Amino acid sequence: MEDEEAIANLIKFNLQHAGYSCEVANDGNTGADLMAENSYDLCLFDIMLPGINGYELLEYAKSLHMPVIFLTAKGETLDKVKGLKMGADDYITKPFEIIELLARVENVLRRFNKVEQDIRIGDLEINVVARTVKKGGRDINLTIKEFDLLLLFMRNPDRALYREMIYEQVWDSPYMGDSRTVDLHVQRLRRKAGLEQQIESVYKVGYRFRSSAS
Amino acid sequence: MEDEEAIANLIKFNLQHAGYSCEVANDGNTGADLMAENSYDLCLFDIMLPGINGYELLEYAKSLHMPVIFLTAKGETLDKVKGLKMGADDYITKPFEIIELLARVENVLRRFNKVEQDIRIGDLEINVVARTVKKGGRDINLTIKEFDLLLLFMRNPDRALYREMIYEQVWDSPYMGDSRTVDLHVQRLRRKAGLEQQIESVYKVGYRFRSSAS
DNA sequence: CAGGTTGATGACACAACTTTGATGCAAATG
DNA sequence: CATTTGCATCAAAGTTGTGTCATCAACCTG
Repeated sequence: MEDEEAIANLIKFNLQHAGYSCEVANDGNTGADLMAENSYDLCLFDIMLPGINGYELLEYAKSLHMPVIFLTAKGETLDKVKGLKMGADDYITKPFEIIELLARVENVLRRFNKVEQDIRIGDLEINVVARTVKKGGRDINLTIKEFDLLLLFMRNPDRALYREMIYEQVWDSPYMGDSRTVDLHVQRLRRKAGLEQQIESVYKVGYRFRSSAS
Repeated sequence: MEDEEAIANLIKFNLQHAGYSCEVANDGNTGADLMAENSYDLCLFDIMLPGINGYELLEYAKSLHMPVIFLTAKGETLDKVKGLKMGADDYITKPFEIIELLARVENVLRRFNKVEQDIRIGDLEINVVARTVKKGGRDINLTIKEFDLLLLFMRNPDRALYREMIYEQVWDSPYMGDSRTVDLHVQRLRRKAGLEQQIESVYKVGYRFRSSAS
């Protein structure tokens, strides 16, 4: 949640590329609504915000037990002190480098045990930061799309995932009706990773990743 | 050790997040006690201090061979001169930016050889202070950029590093879309250091340094 | 309930496109 | 002046989505 929309989108872009999923609110009220409806692993606030101000949001987030990083303009020492006193878990001074943002995000997530470096399901292991996949110890080389797709499946095992949802998550753009794209990639993923059994198709819905043999 | 408690905590917070461990004393006596009981890599003093004043603390710290950075209000030139004459290793003028503080802390620590010196991964060894690289005992001569790049890789083994991030970190300026610069340097590094296997390219993402053979 | 109909998914080849590797060269650096 | 650095260019390799046809699942109908 950011006053400058462009910066917010830049942040979103980078967080997504680092493997996080992420939503943006452009004012405090929307932000509060999102927090009420979702359970986030981490919130990023700009202190200077239209509508509800950053401090109030911070308090709200803390009441929901969500870790918070806030953004502050250069030099505003008082803001930093106030924010930290109110329970923020870190802050970032604008302008910042992407790498710093990612490092701090990761740091806070680690402190709160919300890091998923690896996910393992059966003999399948996916490493989010290294972007590697192993099956039974053997490396499997996936393309970006295949990797993102597998990550989505492994984060949502034993759930029927709608094509629409898959497309929007992996391609990060709205699903335009018919397209064989998702199917094709599922197919390639199945073959490359030997998941013909584990990734089941759900007729007229999409696909389901089974965590154990059926 | 700081007169303003809030600022002291801010400093503590930032030092801890930069990976240092750190304790705060809110007056000179407590400070002296802490020094007597512990062996610190570095002390930060405010010159204006309740109880024992900053100069006395400085003298004490020097007698214990601890490096010292002191904090001084803006414009107090005499303080600075006096502090430096008494053996302080650096000073910072309030108000200051955290990043400046961190830079100076790191600088002083480096001068006193209290920073990470080597990183070894497999038969590859990089010495941060000497800026030398050895592979299997043999010296390898790298240019500045190549060295910084390798350092980045060795500090982040088994991680997919995005081009953007690499560029920002090594060139210390924002990444402007397409540019083959990173690729070119990776290429040269691979060749010079024989890292064709260890530095993998991650298509559409960047590069990954593997700590062990796959 | 058999058999046909319809729409959805699997398989695969292909072509457009993007990304990376390699190399020579010119500009910057010191 | 020697070295380092980055750009331009081309070649090579990897990727992605479309199109086509085969196959399959559900549903309808008699």
